Amino acid sequence: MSLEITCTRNEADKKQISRCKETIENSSDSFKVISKILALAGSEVRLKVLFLLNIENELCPCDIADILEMSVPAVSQHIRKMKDAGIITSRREGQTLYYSLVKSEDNVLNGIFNSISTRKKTA
Amino acid sequence: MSLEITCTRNEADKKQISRCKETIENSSDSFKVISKILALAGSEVRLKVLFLLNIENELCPCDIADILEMSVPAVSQHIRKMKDAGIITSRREGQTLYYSLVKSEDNVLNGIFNSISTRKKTA
DNA sequence: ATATTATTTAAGCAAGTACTTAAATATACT
DNA sequence: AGTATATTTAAGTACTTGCTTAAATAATAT
Repeated sequence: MSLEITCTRNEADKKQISRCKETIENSSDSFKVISKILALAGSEVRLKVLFLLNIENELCPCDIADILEMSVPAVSQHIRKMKDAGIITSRREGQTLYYSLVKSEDNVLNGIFNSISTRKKTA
Repeated sequence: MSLEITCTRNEADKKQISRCKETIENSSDSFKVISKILALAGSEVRLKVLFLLNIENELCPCDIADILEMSVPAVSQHIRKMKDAGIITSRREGQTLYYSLVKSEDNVLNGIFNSISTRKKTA
């Protein structure tokens, strides 16, 4: 892959391109962090889990498995990804692990939950 | 996979589970639509493209390739996915195709763009 | 100790993703 | 028509994902 300028049309605005490169560079960390969260929320199963945790406050894997009608290991593996990414946490009570959302200021997820609820009304 | 109740602990709240099932069922379409958009935005490359289109209004594939320092076919294939999903459109001007965001009321993406910009300031 | 329940972990596999390179379209220029 | 540029499409391939089933932990109950 060559890293040269591929576009040779005269309208190509060199200034625009370097301005854009800089913009991207400046928020480089945000793109990494946020695309990671979005990739997690971009699975229908995980989006439902996150949405449910937001409403119900906390849920255990086997409740989630019942609600979403899927196997417990499948749920557990989705949960692990979200826990590894730091967007959910757990609390143990006996044999049961209760998972809940990690609240954060910079919360992309809240906007998403909102879109889901809002869409329902207008549909 | 059995679709029975997997959780047998007495604390399991059957009402909570059926309430949750209903909630999910009611927004079933939203989960499909929104998880699709999030999956698209959940790629670092595509998130950058969307963010740039939001700022610059429109860009052509070869400008994007220059900005993100990647090959034109790679960019084109990302663009196709987003176009197929209906979140971006194109306008032709001679040999050049200009892509731009499809503006929508129920815009999940705006919240995301906001998070990216906001994070930068606090970082 | 042994058995039961809740959960995680691991191995295996089918399907999906994201590049690469090469070839196909489409428009413009001469 | 013939060449150059912008873009897409297609084929190939390495990597990732999301399930399944079976086995491993962990806590509780007998």
